[in-house]
Amino acid sequence: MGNSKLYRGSLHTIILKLLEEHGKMYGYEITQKVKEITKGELNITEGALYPALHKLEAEELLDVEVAKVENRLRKYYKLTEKGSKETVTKLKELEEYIRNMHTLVNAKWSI
Amino acid sequence: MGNSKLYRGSLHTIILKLLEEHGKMYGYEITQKVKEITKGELNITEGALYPALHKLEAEELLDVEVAKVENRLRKYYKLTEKGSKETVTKLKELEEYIRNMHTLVNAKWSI
DNA sequence: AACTTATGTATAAGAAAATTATGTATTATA
DNA sequence: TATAATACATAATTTTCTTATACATAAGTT
Repeated sequence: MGNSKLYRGSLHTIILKLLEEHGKMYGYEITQKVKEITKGELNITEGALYPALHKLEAEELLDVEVAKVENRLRKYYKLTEKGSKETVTKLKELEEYIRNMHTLVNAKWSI
Repeated sequence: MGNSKLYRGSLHTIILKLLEEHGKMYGYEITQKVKEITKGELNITEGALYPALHKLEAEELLDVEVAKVENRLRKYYKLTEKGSKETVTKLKELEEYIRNMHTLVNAKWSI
């Protein structure tokens, strides 16, 4: 993934949240959206992304729908109902993580 | 490490920052301090902690000093000069990570 | 007296989640 | 016509954990 090791463990959260917000997306679109939002600071690699999407699908958190656009294959993913619930859980975990880290490092900054 | 997968990658940051703040600490003390600060939400396991301390020492970010207290062995760690600089870097990376994640998940909460 | 919990360090086996490298294929651009 | 961008995928390797095991002393409990 990105520059720092910190992103390890947060890819599933990122994918789920982006799908919650955008309804349905395909893999490549997700990488571009993340790059755009983070102004190039976070680049999701395919070697991380595709296995993650397949795993989320296997866990029935995502539904997939194959489409052919301009003679190219696209796999659109969207949240299942189970996936929507998991998104809420993952976001709470992220919030808890950030609060704890903020306390641990006794940070002066806020967001 | 902890409950959520998000803590992956942040152990070195935690150790360095705690040492910056407390001058010198030994391994067991670090685990207890983290447990205390996070109210039990994050428990650093020995299997993660000791290899991490050894690695930071090998990278010359930490100095070690062995002491015998009440007939028990303790290894006190403290930051080297290089370690102090790395702490600053790691904290900046953490801040960037948190800002990016906050934007990515379009969070309403703040810290 | 014997056992458990707490204190203190350490390593080995295994799992999870990434990076890096490679592969296939089409379309757009220099 | 070569390269970049689009779009998917997997294999080998590395990093970083968890879980299990190991040793040892001190304090508290039954």
